[in-house]
Amino acid sequence: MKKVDIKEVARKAGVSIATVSRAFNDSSRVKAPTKEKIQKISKELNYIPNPIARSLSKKSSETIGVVLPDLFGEFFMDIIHGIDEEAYKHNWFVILSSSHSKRNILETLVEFMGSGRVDGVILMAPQIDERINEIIKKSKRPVVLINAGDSVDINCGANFKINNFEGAYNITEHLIKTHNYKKIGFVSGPKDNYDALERAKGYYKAMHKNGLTVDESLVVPGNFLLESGYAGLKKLLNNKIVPDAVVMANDMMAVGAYQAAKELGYKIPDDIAVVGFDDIYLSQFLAPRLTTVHVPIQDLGRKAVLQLLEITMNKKKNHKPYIETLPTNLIIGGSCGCGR
Amino acid sequence: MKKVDIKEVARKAGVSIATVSRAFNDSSRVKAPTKEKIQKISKELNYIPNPIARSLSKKSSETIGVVLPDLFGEFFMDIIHGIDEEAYKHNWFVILSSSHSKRNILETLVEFMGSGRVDGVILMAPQIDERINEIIKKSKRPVVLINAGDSVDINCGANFKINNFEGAYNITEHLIKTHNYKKIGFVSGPKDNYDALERAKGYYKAMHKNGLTVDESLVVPGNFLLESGYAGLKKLLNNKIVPDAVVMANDMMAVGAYQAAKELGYKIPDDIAVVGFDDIYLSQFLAPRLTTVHVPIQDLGRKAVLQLLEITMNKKKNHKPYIETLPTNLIIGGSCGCGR
DNA sequence: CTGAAAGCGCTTACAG
DNA sequence: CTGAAAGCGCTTACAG
Repeated sequence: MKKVDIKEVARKAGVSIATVSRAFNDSSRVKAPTKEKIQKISKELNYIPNPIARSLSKKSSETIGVVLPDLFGEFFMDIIHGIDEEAYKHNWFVILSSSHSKRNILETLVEFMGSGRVDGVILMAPQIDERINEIIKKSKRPVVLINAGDSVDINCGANFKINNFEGAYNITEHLIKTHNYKKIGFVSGPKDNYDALERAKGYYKAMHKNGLTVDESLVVPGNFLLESGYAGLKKLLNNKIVPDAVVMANDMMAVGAYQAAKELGYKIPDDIAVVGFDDIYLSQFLAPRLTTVHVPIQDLGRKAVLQLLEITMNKKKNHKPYIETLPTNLIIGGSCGCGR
Repeated sequence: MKKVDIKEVARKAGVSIATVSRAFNDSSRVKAPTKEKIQKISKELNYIPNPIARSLSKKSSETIGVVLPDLFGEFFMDIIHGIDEEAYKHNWFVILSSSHSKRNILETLVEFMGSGRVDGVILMAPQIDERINEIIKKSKRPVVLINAGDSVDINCGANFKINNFEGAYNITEHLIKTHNYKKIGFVSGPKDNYDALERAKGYYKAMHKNGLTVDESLVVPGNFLLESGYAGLKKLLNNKIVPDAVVMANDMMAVGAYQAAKELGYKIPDDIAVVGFDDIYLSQFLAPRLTTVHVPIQDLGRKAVLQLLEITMNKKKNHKPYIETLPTNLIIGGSCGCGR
């Protein structure tokens, strides 16, 4: 397959390369018959403008860089899915990069930002630190954040979050108001994780608003992994004050809690109610089905792309970052005691 | 942040841009002190060579295009994970593209192949058709296939598969030899899916090798989705010959089978044994734990990258495609009757 | 509506 | 070991 470039097409069509280029870009300024001839010949020759050359020339690549903290689990799959779908719809490309360490995120960001390789990046960083913030600030390319803390709002193009607070508040209140539990435990997420902190706040707030005091022995640390949920529930069940219900800061830990309950011979929800957060795929297959909080993850990805494209198109600089917090909704299963 | 290019660095370092370029590439030919000076200045100026310009010039982008049939489920997550990890290790980028239709795969392939955007692509296409084959044949860029049928071996750079046949054979034989089941049903995958067909073959072969005839009413069609496993098992349980064990062509369908069994009041494995294929994350949480076939999906992604890089480096053309079939291994749970 | 030419930011023979 | 210059394949003022 001989390489075919714009010159070749121009020659065969008897026009200049400028005209060929225009036929492919700002079509309005090329006479219809000329354009048709160029299109016909391009098809025959199987010509596609070289996107690299075009990028170099236009200084834009129609490519989004996506930087994720990790690449595993359905949470990230859903984000990627949403991003890919929306990007494809608009004919943009997606360059992916995960990271297994902070350093890596930084490197990737620098590489992305400094080059013409991407026109903007979507960054998901539940624990953003100052160095990342610096890079975002210096960058000429827009950055759209997903699930980042408040500290970075100033520098980014947009920040999409999930209303973790509201979700945790609602599910806790459900346990209180609908089921009349009083001793409600909480297994938290990582201390430095923004989502986790918001969820904890929601739990506390719901307790206080409803006149319940939180005995600190009922709050145990977790890290979003299954094992810590397992350990967390065991600890609570051996506590001097044994809770009648437990809010797990995410579903994976709830899965661990199910295992712990089973091992210790506690029935869910009769002996102990358990609820989670995230509505992962697995949660519907637990017996009883887990009561949890659904988060619109794919939407997060889709919205991030749309916002990024808009910023890129408008090229307004220094506009205020757009901030949107997506609502969650309660998924009622049997693990809270409903349908008993 | 003022843009800093190679000229700027060259000027500040008092050398030509050629020397700066060399300092960043084939270092051996630049005198050590010169190189150090250039590195120091680059650091100060925050200079990173523009990868787009470099790509255009070198006609290679150090980027892999990944084309997947879909973007959801842990299967794809694992593939992506493996690819990303290996690519990152070698400082390559990954451009992602899924597709929701055949046309889309074709378009993406054409776009990828024709441009300088990627140096090669990893294509996962369980049902490759002739048009895709044509594109691969014409392409100058290497293509590494994952889980594709045999028909395409000739044109690609490499083809990595999972030994679906062996996996299905082994798990079926396990049911026969260890548990002495005689009436073993099978719920198949999509008719046009290469993996699915191989799994069916493995099932049949194991039956025949062990002197069991397959009553065709014991083989029902499925499509790899949960619902078809649900319907499939129901059908089998209402069959005139009711099986004592069933091989589901994948785990998702096995999950559906669990639901059907529960609904009809059949206990697994006492009333009916059920086994799956894939070893999805969920399978370990089923009660009893699903007996299934583990497939090394991340490895598939990793190996595909390594092979692609090697082909790209060596640039040998017309070498025979490299074909590797990765082994599977049996995961024993309680659903086959083990540990009863 | 169209063309000649400069330019995007690099790499790499070629010459020294 | 280093530089001047051509070239990668496009886009886009500028001029007509």
